[in-house]
Amino acid sequence: MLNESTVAVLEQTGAAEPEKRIRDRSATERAILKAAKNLLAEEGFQNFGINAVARRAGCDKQLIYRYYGGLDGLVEAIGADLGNWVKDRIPEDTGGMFLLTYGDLMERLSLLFLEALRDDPLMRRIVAWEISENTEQVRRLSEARSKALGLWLDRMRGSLTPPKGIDTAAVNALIFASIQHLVLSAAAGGQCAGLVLKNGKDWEKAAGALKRLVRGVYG
Amino acid sequence: MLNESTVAVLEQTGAAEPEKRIRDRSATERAILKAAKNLLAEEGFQNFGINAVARRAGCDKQLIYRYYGGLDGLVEAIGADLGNWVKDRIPEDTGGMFLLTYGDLMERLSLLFLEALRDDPLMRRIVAWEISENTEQVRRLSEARSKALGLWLDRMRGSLTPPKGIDTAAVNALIFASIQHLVLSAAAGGQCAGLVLKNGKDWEKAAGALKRLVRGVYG
DNA sequence: CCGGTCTGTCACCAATCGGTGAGTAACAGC
DNA sequence: GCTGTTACTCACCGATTGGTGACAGACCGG
Repeated sequence: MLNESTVAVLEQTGAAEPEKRIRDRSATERAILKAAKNLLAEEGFQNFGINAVARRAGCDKQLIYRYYGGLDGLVEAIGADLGNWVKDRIPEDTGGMFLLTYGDLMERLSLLFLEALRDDPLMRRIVAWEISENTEQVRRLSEARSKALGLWLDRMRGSLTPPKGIDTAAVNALIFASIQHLVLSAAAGGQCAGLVLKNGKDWEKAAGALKRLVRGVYG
Repeated sequence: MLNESTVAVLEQTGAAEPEKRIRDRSATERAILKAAKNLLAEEGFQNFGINAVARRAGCDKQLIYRYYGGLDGLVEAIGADLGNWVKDRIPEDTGGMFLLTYGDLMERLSLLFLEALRDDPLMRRIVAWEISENTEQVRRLSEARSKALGLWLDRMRGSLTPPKGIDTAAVNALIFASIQHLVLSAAAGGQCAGLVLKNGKDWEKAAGALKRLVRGVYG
């Protein structure tokens, strides 16, 4: 599977004939998983298939069937990583701020989520996948993602009490929906509903509007 | 191309052998366009191809090349219809309400847009397509759609002046983004960010949250 | 050393894809 | 009636897809 050592050997000898690969199952498994994630992140779910993954991993597709039980298992393995997404991509601390009110919290979380999503092409593709297809594959991914997100939200909320008289579940769903669609739309076409989103200045305006929206409803 | 008259004939005679089709170019063109729209609405853009459209239209794919210049032209023809979407799917009147403030207006438009999108599977697929791919095809569709939406917004605004000190373009983009993502996510998996969206009651809660969001920022 | 298991490769399958060139049947004008 | 155009069908192309069975070589326990 063309792992680093093999490449090194090839470069040293300059040999064109197929040097034997290293027999290392776990390394191959990791290479396949990595290839799958990169492929999904870069090319999207349109051309995400057994052949494409095997090609990118530099190994035979048979190994994907053997080690992951096919594409479904591979997707599931990707989903398993998703549980750590929040921990990996979103800073834990509050940025030195004191979050006194629920509004403080939601403003902070919204902006964090916006940035994290903007910086993670794989997660963007997965979100786009979720709203485009409804297969078992995608449903599993979606479940893992929303579960992780929910846990994060709960954990960050801590002992802060949500405001009375507001359906925070519905409102928060709308807020996060707006962030996701904004980021996805921008990533796809550089704009969202006519609003250009390309350079940093554009995103500052969007972040400002997001703050206003959150503050408007949560004070 | 199995237009209505042919089907009628087949049903009358019960003949299985290929009764000759009626030679009617414009009817065939319409049948192809209709088939394409239905296919896209029902199956999504995943399996949207020349072969599938021709199969559904009941004619040879060659005709699609001849009459529309291929899939691109066909998609463009679909996009041409999009200009009339607002007019066809969204009621003109204000529902007997008096829209005195910008907040009144945006609340009304948001709810109208939410319902219209919820009722139109084709438009949902197109929106999902927009954020999943970035081909020339999709870009054209996207352009037509956002243009029509912008015109509608302008027209409905009338002489109402937007509030000072608020970046209405950015805020409205976020509001419409939230609506789109909510509806798409619900259509795909029956929920959005953990918020279940299946029966009418669920949607009433969502609409209430949307009102709150709009009123929060626009008063 | 021998036999079996593990890792990886290869060749092949039917099905489908987008695309094209040739052919056929119905019609219109003369 | 004959001719040319229009509407339409069919057969085929190469490429790619997901999927499988057979095989080769490295490794390990005996």
